[in-house]
Amino acid sequence: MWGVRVASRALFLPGNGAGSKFHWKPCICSSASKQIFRDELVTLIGDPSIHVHAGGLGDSLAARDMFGRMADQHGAPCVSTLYFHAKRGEDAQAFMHLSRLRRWGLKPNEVILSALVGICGRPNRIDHGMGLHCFILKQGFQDHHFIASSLVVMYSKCARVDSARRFFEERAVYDCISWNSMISAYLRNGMSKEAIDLFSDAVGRVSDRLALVNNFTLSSVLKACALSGSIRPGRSVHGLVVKLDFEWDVVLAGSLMTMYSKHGCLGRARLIFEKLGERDLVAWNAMISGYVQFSHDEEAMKLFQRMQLEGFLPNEITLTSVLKASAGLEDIDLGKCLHAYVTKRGHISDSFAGTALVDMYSKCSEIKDAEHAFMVVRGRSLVSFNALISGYCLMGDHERAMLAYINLLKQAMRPDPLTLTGLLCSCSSKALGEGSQAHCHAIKLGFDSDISLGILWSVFMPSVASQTADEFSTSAVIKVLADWAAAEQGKHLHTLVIKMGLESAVFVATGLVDMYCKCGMVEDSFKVFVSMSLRNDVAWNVMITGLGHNGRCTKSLELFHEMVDIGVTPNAVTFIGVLAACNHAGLVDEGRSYFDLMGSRFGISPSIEHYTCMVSLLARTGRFHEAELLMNACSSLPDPVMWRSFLASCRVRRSEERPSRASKERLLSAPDVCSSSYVLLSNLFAEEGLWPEVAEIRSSMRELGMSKEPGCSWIAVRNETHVFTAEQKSGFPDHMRATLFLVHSEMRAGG
DNA sequence: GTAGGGTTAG
Repeated sequence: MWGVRVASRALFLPGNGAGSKFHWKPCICSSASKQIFRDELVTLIGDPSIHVHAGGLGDSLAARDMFGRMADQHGAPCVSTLYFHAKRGEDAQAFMHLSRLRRWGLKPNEVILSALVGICGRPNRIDHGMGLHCFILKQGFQDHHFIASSLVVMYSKCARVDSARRFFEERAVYDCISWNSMISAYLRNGMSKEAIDLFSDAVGRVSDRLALVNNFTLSSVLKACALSGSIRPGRSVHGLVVKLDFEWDVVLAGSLMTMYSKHGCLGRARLIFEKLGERDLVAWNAMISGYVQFSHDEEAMKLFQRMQLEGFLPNEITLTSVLKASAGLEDIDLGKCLHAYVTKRGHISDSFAGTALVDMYSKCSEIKDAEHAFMVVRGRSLVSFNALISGYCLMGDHERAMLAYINLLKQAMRPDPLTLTGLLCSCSSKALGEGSQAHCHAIKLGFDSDISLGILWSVFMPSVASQTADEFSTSAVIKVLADWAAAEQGKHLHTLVIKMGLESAVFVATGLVDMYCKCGMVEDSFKVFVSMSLRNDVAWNVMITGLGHNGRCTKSLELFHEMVDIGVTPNAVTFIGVLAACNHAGLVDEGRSYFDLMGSRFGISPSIEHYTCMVSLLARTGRFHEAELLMNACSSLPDPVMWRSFLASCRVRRSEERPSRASKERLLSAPDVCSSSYVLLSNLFAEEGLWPEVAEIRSSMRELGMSKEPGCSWIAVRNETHVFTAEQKSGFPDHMRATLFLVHSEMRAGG
């Protein structure tokens, strides 16, 4: 065999020493035998430049690996080879080798068996794993510590927690390591409650805790506590850490920090962090991610800087966290810097960092950059796809969201509720923002609602059948139907909601309240609202706003008082609803007092929306001067929506008093004026007979290439969408024309 | 053979 006489306990492998073809590295040899080996080698190879040094354990493994290969080449199977195949995860070769060994009548020992069991920790290898388990039982190796823990880990990695537990229970003795393996088996499969129960049961029973509990145990249990709904178990494990004198352990400090920060106790986590004598990178990462998870993005960035000042090099995990922080801050410049840094450090294809980049760019509305980051990610996960789809959802790009979804299905991935939520949100016209005009446009062209709703259902219904629809994806669908005012489909969905048992989920119920209001079915909406067992502020806001929009202003204001009386604190959105209701009913004095109440009693400073409501209310009731004062008071920047609303209100009023010319001109000085501002102004001038001004406005519109988008409204009845434009006189189906006639005459009669 | 830190929505 290679002409080398191998002394007992010594093995050789070729090294890569410079200048020597035969640089051999002997291993597992004492320094006394070192000289003998050197002499032997020099004689054998005839190279006096050979370096010989005593190797450590790593070298010994490598030497055994080499020895195995040499033996293999000479036709004799070697048990060591099996070990190395297993260690390298070369499972196919390992099992081939195992059968060869058996033909030679050789048996793997405990160490090799445990390594073999280690490579069966994949669902597709479970059969081999169970075969090994049988062999282990036959050989009576089941109580061997290495083997026992490997089997527990193997079953847990194959998602067979029950098998792991059964094996664990059947063993004659408890040992600390396999007990730890069982705890982490539960954790691996998302069963943190079982992990905690197993721990506390045994700790309660065993008198000598130290025999069973080590630092590994505690850090696993702390991880389970981090995921628990209550902080209580975490606190008592912290007590145990102190009692068993493990406070010096940096890993446990990290586990404690994570446990506290996951429960929002960032101060406690920070205390542990600051008291830590020697911090490592994981500790920094834990603290930074704790802040990021609770949106303390600035604090996270401060720590990120401090860690670098203290000489720590951020890794891909650090970068993932700070990218999330930059997304939260919507700080595109910071995000781009971090992008460059991620690239420089070679983490650009990391699935987590890459996905964080996708998310950051989508949140900063840079969808092209998000797409690019997505393309570069290696091993795109479902989360990567979800981040991209959510990005498209933010942009309202339903088509691309759909393409990404199809792509995901092609990769044989299974969409989760989050995928559906993103996809379904992308159908929503609200997601279109300014582009909601595009949505109206699509409706006017007469293609779309059916197509879009068709897509919507074809995505949603399979998830209902497979029971993967949850409250979030369902509320996303409700939101879309609300935006489309699709009444029939909405009612259908309501029955589905009841069948799925989701009617008490607060997001779903609130969505239903909103949907019925938007479809004009305010009674149905109120019924859902009343049936809600749990109402948060959003639910109240939706109902108050919805009542106002449907002309039920008194009821809306009553509800506001009820909300305050039972102790739910109104917020800025509540007051938009309240003021809108006052505006709708022309209740100018009430509006004024609610506007004042908002600041004086609830400490809410009015936003542009509140001002817009008030201005509109004042103008509609002819109090132009007051309205103009308020407009000038509210902000230095002219807001086009507010000015438009003001001037439109002036038109409604048709009073003798006219808005000042300055007000009109100010409208066009606002940033991002749109065609409707021009049209409004031209109408105002026309009513006053100021024809030169009208002509001037029309010509500047032509110069700017603006054309008037007629506003429209629609309602979906019996799967058919009916579109109306302002002042439309014809094109209605007969039954609608009759109803319209009726409504019209009633309105006349009512003045 | 057993530990701690990361990404997606509402």
